[in-house]
Amino acid sequence: MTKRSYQQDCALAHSADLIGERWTLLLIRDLLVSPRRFNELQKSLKGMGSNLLAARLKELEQDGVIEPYASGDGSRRYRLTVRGRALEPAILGLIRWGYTDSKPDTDKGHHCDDWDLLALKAFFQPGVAANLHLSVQYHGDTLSGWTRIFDGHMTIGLGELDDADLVVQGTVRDLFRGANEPELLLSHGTASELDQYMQSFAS
Amino acid sequence: MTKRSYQQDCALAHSADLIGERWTLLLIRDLLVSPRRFNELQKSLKGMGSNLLAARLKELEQDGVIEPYASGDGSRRYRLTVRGRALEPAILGLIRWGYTDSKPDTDKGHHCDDWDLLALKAFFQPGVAANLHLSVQYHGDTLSGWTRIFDGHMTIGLGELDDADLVVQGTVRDLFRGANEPELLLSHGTASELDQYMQSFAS
DNA sequence: CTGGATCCCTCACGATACTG
DNA sequence: CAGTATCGTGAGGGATCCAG
Repeated sequence: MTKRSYQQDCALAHSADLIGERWTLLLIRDLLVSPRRFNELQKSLKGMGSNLLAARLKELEQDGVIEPYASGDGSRRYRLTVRGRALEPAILGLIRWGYTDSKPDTDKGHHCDDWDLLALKAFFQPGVAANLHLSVQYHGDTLSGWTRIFDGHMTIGLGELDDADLVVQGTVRDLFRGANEPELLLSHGTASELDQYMQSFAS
Repeated sequence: MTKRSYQQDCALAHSADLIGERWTLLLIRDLLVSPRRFNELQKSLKGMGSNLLAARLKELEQDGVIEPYASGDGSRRYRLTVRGRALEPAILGLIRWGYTDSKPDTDKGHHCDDWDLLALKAFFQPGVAANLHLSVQYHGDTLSGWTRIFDGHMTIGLGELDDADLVVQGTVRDLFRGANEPELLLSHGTASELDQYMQSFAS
C-alpha cells in the first residue's frame, strides 16, 4: 500500500503530505523537546493506537524526518533528523497561534509539563534577551527540564543541568501562573536574574 | 455530533484541533491569497468531496477562522477573519519547510499559479527589501495576480493592479524558471527594477 | 518490560448524484 | 452557483497478542 497524497504541486501540500496526518505534528512536538522511546511517546499521545504510532514512526523515518538510534542504555529511541529539526520554526508559529485562545488550565485535557518548555521557546524574544546568558532548571513533581538562553538563542531539554543559574522548584506553568511572586519558587539564583528571565518572553 | 479533539492541554494540540484535519490547511492557503467562492475552492482542492468542503467551511466559521460574506456581485464568498489571517506566518513557515525538497515541476501534481504568489511571499526577505517600493503584475494564461513590496512588507493578490511598476507576461514560476533571462518576460518596467525585485527573495 | 504486530469495529473521508 | 444526500471504502481507535 502506498501513502495517500494531495497530489498538488505546492510546497504546503508537500509539507502536509509528510507531516499533515493525524497525530504526526504532536509526535514531532514531543521529539522537539527530547528524543523519546516508543513507550514515552505512547504515554504522551494518549488515544493513539500503538499500531498507528509504529506506522507514523516508520513513515517519518522513510521521509527523513526522524531516525531511530540506540541510546546509551541500549534502548531504542527516536530523534529528529536535521530536516526534522528544521520544522521547529513552523511548529513554534502554530504554538503561538494556538495559544492565543487555548487558555491553559481551562482545557482540562491531558497535559505533560515538558510541552510547556516548547511553548516557552515559542514566546521567547531574542531581541530582548540579546545579551542574556542564563540557564534555568525546573524541578517538577514527575519530571525535570531546563532552558538555556545564550547568544540570543534558547535551547531546551529534559533532565538535570549541572550549571544552572536559577533553580525553580516547580514547572514552567507553576512559575508563570504565580508571576506576581515568582521568587517563592526559586531555590537557587537571584530575583534580579529571574526578572530578566521572565522579561524575555512575549505577553 | 461533536468534533473530535486531541483533548490535550497544549497550544499545538489546540491548533491541530482547529486546523489540523485533512484539507483544512490547503483551504486556508487558498484564502490567504484571496477570498474565494465555494466553486473556486472546489476547483483548487481537487479530490475533496463537496460535502467535506461544506463541512470544513462551517467548522472554520464556527471557530472564527473564516467568515462568509456577500461580495460586490452578490455572490457568496469566504474570507479569513483577523484570527485566520494570523495563521499566515505559521503557514509560510510550513511552505519554506516543504519547499526544500518538493522540487517544483518534478511533482507533476495538480497546480494553480496563484499558489506561487504565496510561496514567493514565504521567501521574501524584508531585510533586503527594507527600502524597496515595487509593485509587480503577473499576467498568466488563465489568471492574473500581483505582488506589492512596501515598507518592508509584501502583500499579494489576484486581479489587476493599476499602478504596477513591472508587468510580467507570465506566471511567477515562468519568471523564476527563466531567471537567467527574466527580462524577456517584462512588458513594462526596467531591468534594474526587476533585478532588485528578484534579489529580495531567499535562495 | 519494551517495541511493536494483528485483528476488528467504527467513523471520517471520497465520489457521485441530486436539489434550491 | 452553492451546497445537501447517499453510500462504499479505508484510515483511525482500542484491545490483545507476540518477540527480544
